[in-house]
Amino acid sequence: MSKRPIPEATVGRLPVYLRALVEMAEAGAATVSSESLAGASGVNSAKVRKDLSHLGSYGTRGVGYDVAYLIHQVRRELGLTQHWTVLIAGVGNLGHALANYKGFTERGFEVVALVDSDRNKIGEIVNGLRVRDIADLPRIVREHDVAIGVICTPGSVAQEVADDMIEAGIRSILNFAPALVSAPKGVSMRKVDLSVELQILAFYEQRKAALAAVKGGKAADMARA
Amino acid sequence: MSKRPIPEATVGRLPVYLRALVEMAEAGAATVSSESLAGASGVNSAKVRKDLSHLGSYGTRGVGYDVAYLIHQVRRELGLTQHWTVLIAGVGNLGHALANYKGFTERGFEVVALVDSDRNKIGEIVNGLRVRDIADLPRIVREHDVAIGVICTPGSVAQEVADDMIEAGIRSILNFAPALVSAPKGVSMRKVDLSVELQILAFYEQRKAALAAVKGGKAADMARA
DNA sequence: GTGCATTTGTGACCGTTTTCACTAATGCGC
DNA sequence: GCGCATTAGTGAAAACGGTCACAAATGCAC
Repeated sequence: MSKRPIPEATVGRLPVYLRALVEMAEAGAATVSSESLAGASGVNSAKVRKDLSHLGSYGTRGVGYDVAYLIHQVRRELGLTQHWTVLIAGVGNLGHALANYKGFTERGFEVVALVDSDRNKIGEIVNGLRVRDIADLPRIVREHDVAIGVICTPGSVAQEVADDMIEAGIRSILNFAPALVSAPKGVSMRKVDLSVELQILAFYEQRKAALAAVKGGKAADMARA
Repeated sequence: MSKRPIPEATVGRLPVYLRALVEMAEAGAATVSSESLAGASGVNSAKVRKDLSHLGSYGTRGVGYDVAYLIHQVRRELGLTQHWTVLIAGVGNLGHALANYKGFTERGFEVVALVDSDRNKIGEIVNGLRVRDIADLPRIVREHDVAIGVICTPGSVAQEVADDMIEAGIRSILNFAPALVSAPKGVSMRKVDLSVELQILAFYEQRKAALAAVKGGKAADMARA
């Protein structure tokens, strides 16, 4: 399976389609057209069809897609038919929030361990898990067969923590720390920076103000996946 | 100012350059080459030069860019020379974390108000701010001249909250709720979905596993801004 | 002042992503 | 079975973004 490569842009949208599809299934819909799936996902229908065509020909012309079947195919493609174990490093405000985040569990991601380097936090119980010493990472990763590491530490130690994770065998890392983290080939790395998003909004907000000052109120807006 | 449009992709990288530049300035660097800024930002130097060229010709051939001056220009371009007021709707785990997040304040974003619809949360003090009733949004927005709204509610009420924000005059929204939120023209909307990132990681992790099973371990990795 | 090493700024090229427009299925009404 | 409305799938075109490679500018050594 997994013959031809699925475009990166498509991969980024599959989770969005999946959520829309699940909601539709819960609402009792049996089939869905590319048009209505597009509407529920905030994209246009041509994109939906192209994206889904990368998974195979799962639609029926004149009818649409079978919701349940498409959910299954998307989940299979994303690898969500298996259980994923997640470890969170850094139990500050954000780490706390993520440890308690219901959205992860709902989608098949189980937070199995929390680590920190702060003696005051080690031992604390968060969402039923005891915070452990980051020094025990190798053992913890082995114990729980951790697949994905999430970095919620301050930026200053993010690279160090990532190195420890990789050393311990983790091959996928999601970085929330505001710092550049590099990883060797074979390790997947993604970054989410909360303040970057605000700065981008500020840019467009400022531009709107500038345009409004010149013209009569030609507002420029933008949205993304 | 702001003549020709700056590409969206460039706007997304400016905050990254900015952070790297600020770190360099703190380390005492007076000038920086596109090569070293690229290294510190995780991109290649050609991209840095193209990106910066959109702001104007602020470099000196043979020398590089003046760090302090470039910081000023990037901040100006992003609109960070002004103070931005932020309101957070939904004081759950994530809302709590964001209200306490130092990274916002450091970059000129001040959280000036917290709102929720839950009677048990209204009145609670978070990071020195009293949580107020979301019904008072119009008054709160006027009082504090709120520029940016952040949605941290459950997905089910995200659209409703966004509508309230827009009604109250907010024109830039950052949505953390796992739901599609649509907004009229003139309102900027960005979305961050924590679980989407994990799902993307799962996809690549699964593909690595599939490839490793077939070949000898040709791992496919990926990274993004 | 000359020559050289450095580094920006940018035009040209290339790959990816999006959009368009059309064809080919399919189901339904009759 | 026929015709029609609907909708997936897809090649072609356009837009966008990234990379390359080089000319132009600069500072420095001497």
